[in-house]
Amino acid sequence: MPRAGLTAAAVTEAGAALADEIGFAQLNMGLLAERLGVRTPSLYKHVTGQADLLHRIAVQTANEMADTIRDATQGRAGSDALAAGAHAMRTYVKEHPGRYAAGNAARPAGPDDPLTAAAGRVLDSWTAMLRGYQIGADEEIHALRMVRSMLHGFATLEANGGFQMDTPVEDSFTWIIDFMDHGLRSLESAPADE
Amino acid sequence: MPRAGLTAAAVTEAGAALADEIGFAQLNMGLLAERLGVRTPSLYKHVTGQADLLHRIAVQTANEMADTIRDATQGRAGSDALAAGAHAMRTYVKEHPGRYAAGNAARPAGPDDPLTAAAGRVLDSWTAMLRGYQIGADEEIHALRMVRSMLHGFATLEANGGFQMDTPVEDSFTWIIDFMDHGLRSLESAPADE
DNA sequence: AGCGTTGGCTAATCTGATTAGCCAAAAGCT
DNA sequence: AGCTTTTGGCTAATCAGATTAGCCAACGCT
Repeated sequence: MPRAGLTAAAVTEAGAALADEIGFAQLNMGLLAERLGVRTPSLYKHVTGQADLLHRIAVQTANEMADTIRDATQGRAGSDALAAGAHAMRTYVKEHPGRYAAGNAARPAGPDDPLTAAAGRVLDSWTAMLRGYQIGADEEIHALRMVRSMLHGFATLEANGGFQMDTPVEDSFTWIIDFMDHGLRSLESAPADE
Repeated sequence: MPRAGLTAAAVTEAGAALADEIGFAQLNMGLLAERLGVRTPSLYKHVTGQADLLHRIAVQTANEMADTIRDATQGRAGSDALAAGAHAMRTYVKEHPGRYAAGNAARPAGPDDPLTAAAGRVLDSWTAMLRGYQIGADEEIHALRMVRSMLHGFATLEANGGFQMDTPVEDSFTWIIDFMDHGLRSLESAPADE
């Protein structure tokens, strides 16, 4: 009988896809093995265990997210770039809730951890986007953290069913992007002090 | 030998405290039982299982959070109330990371679920805070979702070690509160359209 | 003191992750 | 093609943690 021909990357991608379908919390080695047409212990030839699997999914997710944001903001600046990047991120999370959750559960182990690099790429994407607003160097990091907090918070609340009122979530998201845009633009024209 | 005298509430509180100490992910029935000086199966006389335990922790957490925010904003309005509420929430999460994580993992089961009521109380606290800004009725829900997204996002990113740069997280938080305040106040004076 | 209820205990069961050890398929060599 | 080494899949165990079954003393009440 021929082998299944798995690789760490294939197991990771299948795990991410399965998490998106059934939810991060429901993901387990047995279901993943079944999905890959293989017995559970075989997975251990490619990933060292569940923790490793989640870590790999997290790395892949961070890289996909970074690419998504970069591509969306490519060729745009200021308000346009913010809106495009924000929508791209939200769409990504809505389409890949399982891997996004896995990504949030993982924590980089150190400077050499590929997850550190991948997370850095996401940061770079947002940093590049913010460059379109002329923000003082001392405030740039705050603005970056603000944007990350807002979008991460919105995405997780939405993914967890945190928005119950019947006002369309879509409308709130657009409103929020506008809110951030106005605030960021006012930073350009009127620096806090100088 | 006398009984331990546990109750569902005592088990819940101990579980929340333990989660805060060792981390939500490390919480398990065995450790909790040990902490309570009881054998694992005894816990099942008070909670139906781990899911029930987490759910109860989530309810307690939401209620504590609602109280914390309400108390902090009591007697304040506008910028003051926002700053006080935001800081109170951040402090609460920093002091109770485990139960906050448990709270985020739980999902209300329905309209009668006490978690629904508790979550509603948190919403009410923020809604009351926002009343200090004269925001148009049609925008109030967006502003509420914005504030929730921002604070939830910031708190979870901080709790997960998401802010690496050496700029003090504290400074960014204050900056972000200011950012929200300016934006919210500009809504009062200049409604989007009318 | 007597009686029903309750909360804790031990022993057993179950599920899911992980490890041990075997063996054939794949890959490389001559 | 035949020989050898490496590798990836499998079955059978092992382990950890959650949960259930069933027993019995402690508690609250009369």
